[in-house]
Amino acid sequence: MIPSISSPKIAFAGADHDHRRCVAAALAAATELCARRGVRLTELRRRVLELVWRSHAPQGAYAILETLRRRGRRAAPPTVYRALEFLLAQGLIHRIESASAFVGCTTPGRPHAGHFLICSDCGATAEVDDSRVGSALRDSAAEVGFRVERQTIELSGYCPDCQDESLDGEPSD
Amino acid sequence: MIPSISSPKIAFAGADHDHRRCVAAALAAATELCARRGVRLTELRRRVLELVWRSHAPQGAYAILETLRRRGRRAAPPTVYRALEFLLAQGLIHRIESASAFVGCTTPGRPHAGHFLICSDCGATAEVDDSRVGSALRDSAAEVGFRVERQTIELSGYCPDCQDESLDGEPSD
DNA sequence: GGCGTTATGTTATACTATAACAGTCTTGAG
DNA sequence: CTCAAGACTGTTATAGTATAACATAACGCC
Repeated sequence: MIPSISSPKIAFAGADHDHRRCVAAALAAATELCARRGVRLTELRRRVLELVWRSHAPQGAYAILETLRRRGRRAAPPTVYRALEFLLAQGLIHRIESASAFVGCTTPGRPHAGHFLICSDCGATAEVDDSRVGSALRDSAAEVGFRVERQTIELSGYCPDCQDESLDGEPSD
Repeated sequence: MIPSISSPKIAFAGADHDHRRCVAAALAAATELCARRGVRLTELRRRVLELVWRSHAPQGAYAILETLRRRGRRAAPPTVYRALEFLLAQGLIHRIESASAFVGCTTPGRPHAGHFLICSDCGATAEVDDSRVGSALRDSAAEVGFRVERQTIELSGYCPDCQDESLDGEPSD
């Protein structure tokens, strides 16, 4: 059961992908989901979601705030945090604890408890939902009588792209 | 393979345990470890470690600072953060990302990549090192070509003690 | 004892997040 | 249509977490 190097499951978006598609898909999914749930994806919330999706690297609340302002929107920290709170509640984004930042959810709609692979170099973050991890954790917790409510699983390291680059990466000084 | 309820592995300290023993053991282990490594467990660092171990619930940096000051030590935030940084580097404590707080390491000395069970009620935190979890994560990451450097795994929920109490816990309003 | 290194003190400030209250917009009942 | 209730956003202030930068003190080696 050695994972073959030639079977790269979808996870990291790759340096070349058309990111506008990611954003468009995320916004479409969010629109549809909010309509179905009868909650309001307001202009502000939509713009914040769009800014979270600006890249696959987690975005800080104040970076989002900064951009909103530059684009002419009156905004203060609560403006952003409230929108983020809504998006979190709807499962449209996730908070990356180890970075105090937020990243778009790649599979909104269905309940999931996945984990994150975060590249220390380029910041790209992949959301993975591997049942083995979940069940290993559940078993482990059950054995000591712990009832799990919420999980935070964040692995830092290097994505495929940045492992390649690290060959000629840091020049020795 | 259903884990029996009657086989509680050591994990949570239990409401009744003699906590002074925990602290004494942790300080002794730290002293020994630092001596072996030729690094200095100074008075300040020792006191900060002791305060992290004040309870099995993660302690915030500013709570530690507060206590240091009340006990007559001149201290400012960097005082505490530098000590914490040292203790982290030596593997004597861990940072709980989801709480922005620090907890003593129960098995310092050997390299380990465990995970944490954190009670949302009493705050008690157990450090667990389950090879199934580690290997599940490693496999999962390897399949997408990700090289893991550091892992943050924090499960929030209810410890055995607080599950019992929750029967008469929150009164319905 | 002098000297380089490591540790701590001190001041200021950056970054992250929320409380509290005011004003505005939306929506549905009548 | 109008108005009232609730939802959303604006605004100000402040709490909580963390680090930069520089000064001073302690340690350990020669």
